Amino acid sequence: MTSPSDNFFEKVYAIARQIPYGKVTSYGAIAKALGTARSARMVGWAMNNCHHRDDIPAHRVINRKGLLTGKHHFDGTNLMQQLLENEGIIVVDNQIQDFEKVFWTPKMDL
DNA sequence: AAGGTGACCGGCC
DNA sequence: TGGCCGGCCACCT
Repeated sequence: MTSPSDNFFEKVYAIARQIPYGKVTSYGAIAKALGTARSARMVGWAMNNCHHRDDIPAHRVINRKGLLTGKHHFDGTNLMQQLLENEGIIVVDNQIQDFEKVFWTPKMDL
């Protein structure tokens, strides 16, 4: 549990948890916040593991294009979209509307 | 130990 | 933003 890799995951979770209501961010943004911009894919992997936690609003984490790429990994097929719309975010065809408006830049507030 | 995979990103057309 | 390609890096079998 105290492995270096787990620490990486913890960092991702820490930021994901800090995503404000009604806002979204991209994997790359989180990766950059962690200082590992090139490992953006690992952020996705961390999210995959986040399924064993219910404190991580993974539905607020999307790719840079504003597409709900990870919706496929959620329970249902449109669960992710439902959650986002529930927060006031408009989603059409797995695509975030007003992406720039709802975009939130993660910060290292640790 | 080696290879394959992936919820990505950036650049180019 | 649309699509394609290459790179990157940790995780899994």
